[in-house]
Amino acid sequence: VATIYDIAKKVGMTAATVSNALNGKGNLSEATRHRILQVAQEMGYRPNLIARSLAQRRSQTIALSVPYIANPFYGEIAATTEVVARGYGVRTLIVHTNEDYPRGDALIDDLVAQRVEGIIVMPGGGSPKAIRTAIQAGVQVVCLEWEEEDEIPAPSVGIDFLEVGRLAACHLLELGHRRIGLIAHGFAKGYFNHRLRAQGFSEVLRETGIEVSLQFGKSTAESGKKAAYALLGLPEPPTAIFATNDLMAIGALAAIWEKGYSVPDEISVMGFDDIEMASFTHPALTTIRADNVYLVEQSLRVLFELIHKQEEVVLPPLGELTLMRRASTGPAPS
Amino acid sequence: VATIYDIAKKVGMTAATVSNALNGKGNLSEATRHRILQVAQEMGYRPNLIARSLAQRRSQTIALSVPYIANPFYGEIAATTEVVARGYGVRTLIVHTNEDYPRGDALIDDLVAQRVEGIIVMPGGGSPKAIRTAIQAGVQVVCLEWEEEDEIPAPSVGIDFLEVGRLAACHLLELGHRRIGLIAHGFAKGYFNHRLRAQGFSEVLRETGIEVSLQFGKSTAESGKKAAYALLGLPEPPTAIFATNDLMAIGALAAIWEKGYSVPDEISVMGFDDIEMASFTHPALTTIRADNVYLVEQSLRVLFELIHKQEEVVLPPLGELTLMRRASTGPAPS
DNA sequence: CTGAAAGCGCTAACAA
DNA sequence: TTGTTAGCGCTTTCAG
Repeated sequence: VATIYDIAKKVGMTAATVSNALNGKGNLSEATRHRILQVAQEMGYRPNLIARSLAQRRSQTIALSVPYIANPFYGEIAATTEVVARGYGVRTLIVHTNEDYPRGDALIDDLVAQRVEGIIVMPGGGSPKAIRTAIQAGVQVVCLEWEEEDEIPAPSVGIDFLEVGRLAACHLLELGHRRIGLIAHGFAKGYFNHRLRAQGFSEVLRETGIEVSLQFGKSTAESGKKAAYALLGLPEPPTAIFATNDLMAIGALAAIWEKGYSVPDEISVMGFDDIEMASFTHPALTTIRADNVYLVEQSLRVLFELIHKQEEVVLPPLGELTLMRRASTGPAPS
Repeated sequence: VATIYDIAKKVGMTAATVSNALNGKGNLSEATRHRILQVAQEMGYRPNLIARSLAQRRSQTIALSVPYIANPFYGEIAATTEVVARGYGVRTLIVHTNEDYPRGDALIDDLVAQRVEGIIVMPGGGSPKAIRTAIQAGVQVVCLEWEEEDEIPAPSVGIDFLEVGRLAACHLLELGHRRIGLIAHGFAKGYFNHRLRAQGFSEVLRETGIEVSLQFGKSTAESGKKAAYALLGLPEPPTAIFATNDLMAIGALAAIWEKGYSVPDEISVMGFDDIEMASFTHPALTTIRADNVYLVEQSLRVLFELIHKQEEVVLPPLGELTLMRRASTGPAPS
């Protein structure tokens, strides 16, 4: 835990010089620079990033806030965020509310106290109020995949969630399904976009005169399973189920197998997100994929433009959606 | 972005007093304390944690380093670490090498530069060399679930990986299997404990005169699937497969279905970790569960004892293992 | 009950 | 090519 003073003393020079040497700034003779580097090495010098951040008034750090990091959907996003941010020479703090929505406020607050330079917030990763406070405190924020009844509290990059539902509905309709179930995340704070997924889905079906049976879940496989059980217990159980995320769809698959139905011959199932696991269920899960890499890249681009006070930040177009047609959906049984 | 000076000026007092008021230290009159708090509020004061850390020489932060955060196994561990650490009043930095083992060195280095007070390192989250350097730099480290040929570079809490393999072998033996396949993570740096899982497994079987067919994977479902394909292509394909983690086991399930075999009637499959998904595969995956909450709690306890220079830190006993007997394993076909 | 002073480890002009 | 000086925002004795 040597400081630049320690090494300055040792080489008989001043701290400023050492600092310059260490950072490749100023013009020092190759000789002294070399000497300094070597001594630093010998003394096991480690820069103190805390001191540096204070002096520079830049933490070189951004944060990503999500609801729950053990959810692989967010895990995948966290991983790509970290990589892309590193490309910008910046560290990423990964934080989550642990599904405890109100805690998002404290979380965001703490991030501004830590003086992160920007925050990417996903729905459920912080309340609009907390976000507005953060922005007032001078921290840049961009909302990723948000959707709100009111205005979204910061520049936002995302997808068309209504379209997600519509795509799903059309797919099932094309396959001839008429009795259709829907599993959606309960319309709680921070999950408004699930509502839109459900809405797009229902609307398309209603136009065809189909009334969907709705059950609520909580974005986990467990809850999806429970919801599916409820659907299967109906007097006229659905021949197709759409869950507003893959985890719940996977739970639904489990319920269906347990009840002895076969997928997709008797019941079709589809989800949304295309998490890694979706390719490995039995049968492989039909789902809708958003281009998350694109979304992360764009939100980071926007965030950095904001941070560097670009005159005009242009928000990217909505991310594309792809139907990943796999084996869990098939023609409606006759 | 007001500082304590700004608010000191406003209330006509000195920064020290404001600091005390804000932190509930010293003895101020209730009146001024109240006044200060109020003004702070009005000015939208946010403490600067960077400055505080520098002054206190304590970052109040620890880190958890894992190979890949999008892997739900690590996601679950990260989530519980964060919760438990918060109980100690400390923030957790979640970092991963992104499967790029050599990067672990730079990662750990950066953490010491950030002056985290301690690091929990999981296998693949950092090299022994990097860990030793960190310790020399004064950062406490505890290794979680490690296993090495050489000495583990820091106090360690974990489980008996040989026993994992043995348990799996016994389970399959009891079910009458004799042609048995094994999918193990390639014996690369940072994955030595997979080797032990495999070894425990093979040893038990060898004692019974059974030679296992081994295929290597890379801890992903995709790689597990590929490995299983290889196993199934054997002249005498196995009637049971053990994969050294659940993700690979899930990949194996997918391969087996694709090839048209049925589980468990024709082929049994089991894994290790008991990730959330293991309960939702079809059929539900038999696996072995380590008590990760216990392990995380203990490693954090040890870490904090180290940080606070407890005279004698006692390492906890190895974590318990539980066979989670589910539907993916059954009697060997006759 | 409040203030003065020093310092945490580093950076950033500006001089010399 | 190197040194001086000031300061980042906060904490922490120790006085008053």
